[in-house]
This record gives sequence, C-alpha cells and structure tokens, in this order.
Amino acid sequence: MAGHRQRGQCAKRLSILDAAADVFCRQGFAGASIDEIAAVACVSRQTIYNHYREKETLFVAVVEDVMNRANAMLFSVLSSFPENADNLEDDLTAFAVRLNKNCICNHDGKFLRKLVQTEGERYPHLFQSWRQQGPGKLTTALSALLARLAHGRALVIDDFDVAARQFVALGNADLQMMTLFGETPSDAELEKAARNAVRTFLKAYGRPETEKTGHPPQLAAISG
Amino acid sequence: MAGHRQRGQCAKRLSILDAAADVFCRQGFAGASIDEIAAVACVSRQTIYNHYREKETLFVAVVEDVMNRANAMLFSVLSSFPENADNLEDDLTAFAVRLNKNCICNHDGKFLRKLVQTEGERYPHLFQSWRQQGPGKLTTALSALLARLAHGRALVIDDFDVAARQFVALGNADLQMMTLFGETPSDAELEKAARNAVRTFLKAYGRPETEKTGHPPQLAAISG
DNA sequence: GTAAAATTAGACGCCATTGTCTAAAACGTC
DNA sequence: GACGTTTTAGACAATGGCGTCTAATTTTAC
Repeated sequence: MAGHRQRGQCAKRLSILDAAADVFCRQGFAGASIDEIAAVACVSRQTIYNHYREKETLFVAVVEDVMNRANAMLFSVLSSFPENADNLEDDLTAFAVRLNKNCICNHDGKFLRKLVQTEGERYPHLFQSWRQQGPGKLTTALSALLARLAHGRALVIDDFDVAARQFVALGNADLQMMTLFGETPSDAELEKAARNAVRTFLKAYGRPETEKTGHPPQLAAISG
Repeated sequence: MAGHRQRGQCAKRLSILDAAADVFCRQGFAGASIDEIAAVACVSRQTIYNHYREKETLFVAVVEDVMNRANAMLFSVLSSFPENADNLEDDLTAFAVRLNKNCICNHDGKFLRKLVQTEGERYPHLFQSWRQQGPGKLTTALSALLARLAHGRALVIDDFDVAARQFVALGNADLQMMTLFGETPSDAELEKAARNAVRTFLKAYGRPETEKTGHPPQLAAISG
C-alpha cells in the first residue's frame, strides 16, 4: 500500500525544485520551459505535472523553497553577531563577510532579488512575505544587535534602524556592481569590502577612544 | 522624392520606443509580445517590423535609448556636485537627493538595473557598455569630486574610490528596499534618506573641526 | 491633385509551449 | 514472483507569439 515510498519521490521533488530554480533564475518565468526544467532535472515532463499541477504552482513552490532556505541562513548568520566589543573591528568584519557571502551575494540572494524585480508585480503576496521575513527581519534584528553594542558603550548610535541599514549598505558598497552583473566576489574581495565597510562604520559610529586605539589618526594618508 | 518626411516617422519611432520600454520593463524580453507593444504604441504591428527588423533589434534599440538618457542625466547631476565647503552638509544632501531622484530611483534607473539582471547574460556586450559609462563613470567621477573637496581640506579621505562607492551606498541605504519592490520614494523620504546618509558620511570623512560645529557631540542620544 | 512613401488591418505559415492522455516500463514492498 | 504505484516516452490538441505578405488606406511632399 501507499505507506511511505517517499524515498524516491522526495528525491524527485528536490531534483525538480532545484532544476526549476536554476531555469527560472536564468530564463525568468515566461522564458522558462517545462521541457527544459524536466531535462535539467533528468525527469519526465509528466512527473513534473504529477507533483505540481501547473507551471505557476511549480514557480510558487520554488520561490517558497528558496525563501525558506534564505531565511534560515539569515537567521543563522544573525546569530553569529559579535556580543562583546573586545575586538570589534575584526568581529564586525567577519560578520559582514558572512552576511554578504551567505545571504546577499549567494545564489539564493541573487535569485530572490532578481525574481522580486521581475515577477514582484505579478505575485505581490508571494514576495511580500519575503520582504517582511527577509530584508525586514534583517534590519530590525541588526538594529537590536547594534543597540546591544551601543548599550555596552562600544558604539555611539542615535538611530539604530538607520545605522542597521547603513551597515548593510556599506557592506555592499564595493560589491553591488559585481552582484548586479551576476559575478560572484572572491573571498579576498569579500574580505576587503567588509573591511572597508566596517572601518567607515566605526569611524562614524565607533566610540572615539575605542576606534582610535591601534590606528594612527589616519590623517597621514591625505594627499598634500 | 524621399527628402525628409521624418516628421511623422520620428513620432512613430519614439512612440514605439516608449511603448516597447514600458512593455519590456513590465514583462521582460520573453514575456513581452509585439502585439502588446503595438497596442500600447497605438501603431500597427507591421510598422514595428518596418522600423526594427525583429524583436531583438527593437529590444537593443530600447536599451540603448534608455542608456543614453540615463547617461546624460547622470552627467548633468554630477556637474552639480558642490565645489566649495561653505555649507557642506546641506549641499551634499541636496546632491544626494538629485542623484537618487534622477539617476537611481527614477524610471530609467530601475529599468536598467532590472534589465541587466534579467537579460545581462544574454546580451553581455549590450550592458557592458552601460556598466562602464553608467555606474563605472559614477564611481570614478564622484571619486574625483570627493578628491577635490579633500584637497580643499573639507574632507579627510584615504581611499577616494571606496569613499565614492560608500557615498552612493549610504545614499541608497534607506531606499534600497523601496526601489527593489518597485515603489517610488516621496520627496520627503528622499530628503530624509539623503540627510541620514550625508550625516554618517561626514561623521566618517568630515574634518573633525568642521563636522562638530553646529552639532553637539551626539553623545547625548545614547541610552543609559 | 498627384504620386511616392508610410501605415494599417488582417490573414497566413511556422514554431514553441502548455497541459492532457495513454500504454509501456521501472520501482518498491510483500 | 506479484501487485500497486510511480515514472517514462511519446503522441496529441490547443494556444499564442513571431515574422511575412498583401491589399487597402492614410499621410506627406511637391
């Protein structure tokens, strides 16, 4: 009887989901063909229609799958935010690297931003939930984490929400063009971008005594 | 004979170009139909094929048209960058507002970012030129303008390219999500976003004496 | 007004895609 | 090995879009 023969079925489902994500990402919803998805998934077309009633059903399932993965990853990265300020610049830099590498510049992040731009108007409810649970959560959570550091006298911040958005924006400043054009930054580039971002962030929000230790007043670098 | 009957022809061309931009932007290349473009342009389908040999030709023409408009606007906005530092915060804020409003959050800016994401892989040469003349020029030009201010002792900057990218990134920090989701920020939101960005930028890069005047040391806002 | 050029509506062939259907094959469990 | 389920390959109709063609109509220049 039909107990749990889900072993092979589940593998098929995942295979279809992965292939569909790949093809939808490259071709968009309109440009993607079920036949190509079936070919990439090494699965018959009928199997796809067997699991997902129609193209749109499959699309929604793919987006929800990617959203879940991305949200889980974001939660995981956020939980690695530095708690104390012993080595703030290095810890924040490492955090920014993780955030960029695993949440923003990674495959899922690019996929979601691409999709929300192309199909956002056609499926408002679908991406609205991602907006709240993804980028929305990122800002509020990061805002709270920065507040913790500020409460511990490590940072001087007047508006935590603004500072959170600026931290993310600075972290992407050097990578935005690359990711926009589909390139994936190397580890060295990720490291350098995060370092630049955190230096500037701490120059703006770091406690004057704290940030100055270690660095000479940086005035030496100015030309003339 | 065929001298220059271009009066009506030119109008048709522009009408087609506008309609095609609209439909391509909403539906993407694959999803856009020539019939719909013809309907929006109030033009027969044959007229489109008369001016542009095939769908791809039309698409390329649309992208180049938008690129030219965007580049001209970017050049115009860059030329309004403040020269002296008499009222740096306000001048930079006004500049950031113009940059966001007319180059990044406007219709053409959103269109180009959307298109480069969806069709960038399929037409690399097409968008590569925009990358160099649009975002590329923005960074190098802004870098030179910041260098001018730094040379005049108004700013303290160690890496001008990084500072330029950070200025743009900070300017978008509060607006990124809105533009990603297709919304258009109000003037008040533009003003506030630019103000937040420039405040932080000047906290990081402003000369200590200059930036402190006017503002109390901002330590009062910290909780506890 | 006239002639050349441009535009229009509509029909047409062609091709790709969607979603359904069927019969055969593979699979997993007993 | 037998049975029920799943998968597969392929055929199938229906749809829609692209690009072409034609004949009629409008616009424009002179």
